[in-house]
Amino acid sequence: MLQQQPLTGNGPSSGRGLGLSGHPGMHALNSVQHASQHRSDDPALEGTENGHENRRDIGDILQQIMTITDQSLDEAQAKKHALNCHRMKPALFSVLCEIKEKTGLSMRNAQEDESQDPQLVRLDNMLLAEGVAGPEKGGGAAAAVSAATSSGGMSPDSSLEHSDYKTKLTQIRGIYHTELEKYEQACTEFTTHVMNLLREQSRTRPVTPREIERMVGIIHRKFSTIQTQLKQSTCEAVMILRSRFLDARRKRRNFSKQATEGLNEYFYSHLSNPYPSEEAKEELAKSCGITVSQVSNWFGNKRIRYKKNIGKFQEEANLYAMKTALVVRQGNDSPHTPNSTGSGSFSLSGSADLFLGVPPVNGDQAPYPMGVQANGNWNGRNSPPAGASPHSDNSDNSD
DNA sequence: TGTTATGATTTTTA
DNA sequence: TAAAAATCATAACA
Repeated sequence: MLQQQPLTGNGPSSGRGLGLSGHPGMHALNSVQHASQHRSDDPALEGTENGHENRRDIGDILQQIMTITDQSLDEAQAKKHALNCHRMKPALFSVLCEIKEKTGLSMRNAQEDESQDPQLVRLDNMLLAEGVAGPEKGGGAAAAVSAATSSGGMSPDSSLEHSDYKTKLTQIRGIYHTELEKYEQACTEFTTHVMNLLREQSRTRPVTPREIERMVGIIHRKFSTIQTQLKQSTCEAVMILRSRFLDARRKRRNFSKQATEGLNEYFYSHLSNPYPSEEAKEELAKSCGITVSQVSNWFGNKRIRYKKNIGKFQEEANLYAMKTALVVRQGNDSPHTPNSTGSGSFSLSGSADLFLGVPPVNGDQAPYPMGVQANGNWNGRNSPPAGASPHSDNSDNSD
């Protein structure tokens, strides 16, 4: 993780690298010598008569540095103070700067990846979209609900599931934010600690602000990895919750009695051509409290099932035919609208199809399902016109 | 618990 | 591409 050794002044490895063969420290001795030669005008070096004395001084300093960690804290502090006041300290400091310069080259080569992790961005976006991250306004639940309603079939009792979903999402959100806060606090504390340590060390070794910045970056990246894991887990939890919610939505719920009545009334009153137009479907959907696609599904199912087993539906057809006939008669007798069955607000086309569904008095089965021709098509209908509205009151009335 | 009814989905057809 | 047909999954019921 760290390229540089002396992060902690009290650590066992502190300073030990200096002087080991193969280590830049090997150059240190020469460099100190070199530095001392170049700095002969330095008053601190005045009085050095020859290189032997220099070497003894340098060896002494290095020895002290290497053994500093073997001593007690007080001793170490005292020795640190002594080192700071040592006359050779500026020279050694410049050597350390030189070493740093050399090792810094490799550090510079190691390009720091400042670009944001795409995975983290993805997770952040997901959490934001699900309403876990960002301002609390039930976004996720609202999103799920809107998804549910857009794909059709949001039954009234699904509001119960909705609130359950919302509660669980709030729980996840709570846990997420608590954990995130903990991580952020820990990150801040650790960063502050390390920065203080580096500042302290900067008195005895060269620590540039950029280096501190870099260290802070490293720490943040490490904590960011942990945060990514947290975000990932949260996303998984939300996905599981969401899939459960959506699965619950997929569960088949029978339409309400009113809705089925409304659909049946339309179906049997248009038995010769039970293909509601888009407008009629919308009206039916509105009056029955279901979606247009559900209306389409219902009519698709109804047509095929009616055609397959007309006998089974005769009683039902009879019932609705009589019901609608009654409504129509009432409509003729009174100035009020005939759509007062209470089961829907869509317009009934009249009584044209009403008696198609009424079984023969003697109970004999019709040779083909009523409203359905021998070729399997509906009366007056060879093939459903694509796109265009198949429904027309005129054609119905002509039956 | 088995059967039927029914809403939804998928595949086929014209 | 809408509708037909087949199929699935589950609610409702005996």
